[in-house]
Amino acid sequence: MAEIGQKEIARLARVSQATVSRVLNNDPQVNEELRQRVLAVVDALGYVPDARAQSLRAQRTRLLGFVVHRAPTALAHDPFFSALIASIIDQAGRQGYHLCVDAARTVKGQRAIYEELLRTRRVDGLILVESETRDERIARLTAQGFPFVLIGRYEPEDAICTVDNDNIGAARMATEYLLRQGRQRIAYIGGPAGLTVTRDRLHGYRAALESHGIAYDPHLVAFGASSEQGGARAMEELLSLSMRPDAVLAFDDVLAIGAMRQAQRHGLRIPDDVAVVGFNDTPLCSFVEPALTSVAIDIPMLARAATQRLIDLIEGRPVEPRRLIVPARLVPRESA
Amino acid sequence: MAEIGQKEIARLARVSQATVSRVLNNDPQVNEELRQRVLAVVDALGYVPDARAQSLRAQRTRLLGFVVHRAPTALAHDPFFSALIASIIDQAGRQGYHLCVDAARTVKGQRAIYEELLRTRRVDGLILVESETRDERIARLTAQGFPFVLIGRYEPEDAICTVDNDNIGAARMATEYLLRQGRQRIAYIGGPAGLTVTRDRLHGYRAALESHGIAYDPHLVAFGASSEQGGARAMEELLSLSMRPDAVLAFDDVLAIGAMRQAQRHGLRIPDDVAVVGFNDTPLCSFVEPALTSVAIDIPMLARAATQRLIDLIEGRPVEPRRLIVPARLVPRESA
DNA sequence: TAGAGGATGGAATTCGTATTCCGAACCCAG
DNA sequence: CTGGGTTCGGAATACGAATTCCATCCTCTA
Repeated sequence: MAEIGQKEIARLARVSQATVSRVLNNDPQVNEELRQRVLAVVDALGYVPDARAQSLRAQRTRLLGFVVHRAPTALAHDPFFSALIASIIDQAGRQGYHLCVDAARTVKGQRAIYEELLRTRRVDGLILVESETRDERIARLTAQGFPFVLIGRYEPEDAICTVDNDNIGAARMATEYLLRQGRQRIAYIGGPAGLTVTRDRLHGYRAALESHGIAYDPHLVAFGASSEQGGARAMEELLSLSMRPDAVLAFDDVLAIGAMRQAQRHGLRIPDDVAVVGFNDTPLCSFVEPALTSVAIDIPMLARAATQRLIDLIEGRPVEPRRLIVPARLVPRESA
Repeated sequence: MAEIGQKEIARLARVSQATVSRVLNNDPQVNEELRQRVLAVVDALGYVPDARAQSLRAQRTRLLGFVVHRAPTALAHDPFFSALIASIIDQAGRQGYHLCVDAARTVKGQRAIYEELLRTRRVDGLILVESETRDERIARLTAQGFPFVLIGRYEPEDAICTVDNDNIGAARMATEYLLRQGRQRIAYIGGPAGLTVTRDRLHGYRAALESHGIAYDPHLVAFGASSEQGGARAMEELLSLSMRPDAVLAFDDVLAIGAMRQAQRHGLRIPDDVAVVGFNDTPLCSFVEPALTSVAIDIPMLARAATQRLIDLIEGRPVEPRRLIVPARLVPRESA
C-alpha cells in the first residue's frame, strides 16, 4: 500500500511529477490552484516522501551517529549513557534529525563501525564519547573533513569540535565548598589513573587548595577502581594516616559511597567527623545514609550543545568556539 | 574524497559498473581473473558501497527503529532504558543492522514520529516499548503489515509479536519465597494503577497466596506513585493496620526502599520484623541498608529476543510463538 | 564446418526524489 | 500586430548500486 510515489500523485492530480516535488518543497513559482490540487491528493493518500530516495538525491540522511567506544553490555546500567542519548534525541529531533546509536563490540569492531557509518555515508555526522586521548579514528575523521563532535576532552588537536564538562572548575568548586565549611585536611580519591577526567579533577582540587594557601599533600590523594570496594580501600588508606582527613572529595558517587561506608565502619560520623562529596549526582545520592552531596554534571546541556554543534557543522554553519566547557553545579545534601 | 563509486572502480579496473557490483555481491558467474582485478582496485581505493543508494535500490535500510512513547527527558536516568538499548544494539549489530532511537517529545509528536519512521520507510521495522494498552498506532502498523515487535504486554490483539517479562510468575515466585521463609502476612505495594504490569504482579502475588491456602486480603494491598515518598506513604498505611504485615513485596525498588525506610522510622528491623522485596534489581539495591532483595528482570534477554524476532519478521522468516515470556529471577540480599 | 548452447560482460533500466533546462503561454509596450 | 520579457509546468537527468536483458564470444558436437 505504501508503494505510492510522486509519480502516482502526479497522475491523480494531472500534473507532472516535478510539480508535485515543487509543491512539496514550497517552490514559490507554482500556481496556487495547482498547489491546492496537488496537496489535496497528497493529503488524501497520506503521501510522505521516501526518506531513502531523499537521502540518495540530497546526499544526506538526516541521521546523526552516536558511537560509544565500549562494548554495549558495558554501558547497560550507565546512567550517563541514557541521559546523554535522551537529550541528544531531543535536540536532534527538533531539527528534523534522527539518532543512530552504535557501540563497538570488540576492539576490531571499532574499525568496522567507523567504516560502516562513515564510508557508507549512512550518517551525516558523528558524536563520539569516551574517546581515547590518542585516537586514530579522530585523525582520519579530521582528514576526511567528516563532521563530528567529541564529548569529553581531547588534547592532541585543537581544531576539532569538543564539548566537555568543566571538570577542573567543578572539582575546584567542590573543594572550595569544603574549605568554606572550615575543613582543614581535604583528601581526594581519584578514579582510574590515566584518564584525563581523573587528572582534571585532581587539578581543580589542587588549585583550590593552593589558592587558599594550603599546601598540596600527596599523602591525601588516593586512587581506586570505580566501585564501592575501591572507595573503601582508598578510604582505609587515608584513615591510616597519622592525621586523618576531615573531608573527602571523590571522583564519583560510587567511590564516595564506598569511602563513606568505610569511615562509618571506623565509627566516624558523616559529616561531623568526615565530610564526603561525590561526583555525577547519580540517583544513588538520595538513597544512601546520609544523603550524598555531589557535583552534578549538566548532561542535558552537554548533549544539546554537542548535537547543535554537530548539526551546525553538517549544515555548514560556523561553529565558534571549537571547544565548549559546560559548567557543573554542586548539589548539597547531608554528607557535607 | 569519498565521491568514488562503482563507476570509478569500473573505469580503473577496465570493466563495466555491473561487473563491479557482481564482484561485490559474490555473483558466481564472474571470471576469477576479473574478480581479482576488481577487488584489487576496490581495496586500493578503500571503496565501500553507499548505504543510501543501497537502501533505495534494495528498498530496505538495515535500520531498526526503537521508539519510546515518552518524552526523552523522562527517560534520562532510567536504567531500564540504557540496558535495553545496549542489548538491542548488540544483537542488531551481529546481523548487520543499526539502531535508530526515537522518543515522542509530545503527545502530538508520537503521531509525527510514527509518520516519520514508518511512512518515510526510514527504518525496516520497529521495536516499541511502554505502549498503552489501547494504542491506535499498533492497529495501523498491523494493518500496514509493517514489521514491529512490542516489549511489554499488549492485550487486544493476539497476532502481534510480543516479548514480555514474566511479571505474574516473578511476583508469584517472590511471594512464595517469602512464604517459604515463614512469613504470614505478606503485603503488596503496587505502582501506578491501571498499568498492566501493576496488575500482573498483583495477580502473581495473589496466586501464590491462594495456592498456599492463604486468603487474599485487600487491606494488605496499597498503591503508590513510583517514588520514595510513595513507598513511604503506602507503608505507613500498611503499618496502621491492626495486624501489621511481616513482609512486603513492592512493585519496584524505589517503592521498596521508601517502604523500608518508613518501617525503620517506626523502629522496625529489616528483615527481622518486616521483610522487603523489590522489583527490577536496580543498582540501588546494593547501596541501601540493608541491601534490598529484588526480582531481576532479564533485560538483555528481553532485548535480544525482541531484536531477533524483529529481524526475522523483516527478513520474512516465521516467528513462533508470537508471544514470548521471559522468566525473571530473584536476587536474594539482606532485606528478605 | 556449421549450428546449438553456454558463458560472460556490458548497456540500459530501476528505485523515488530534486533539480535543471527548455518550450509554451501570456503580458505589455512599441 | 509583433517582439521581448516573464511566468509556469513538463521532460529529462542525476544520485549510486543492483539487476535484467542482450550481444558477443567461445566451445562442443553432429
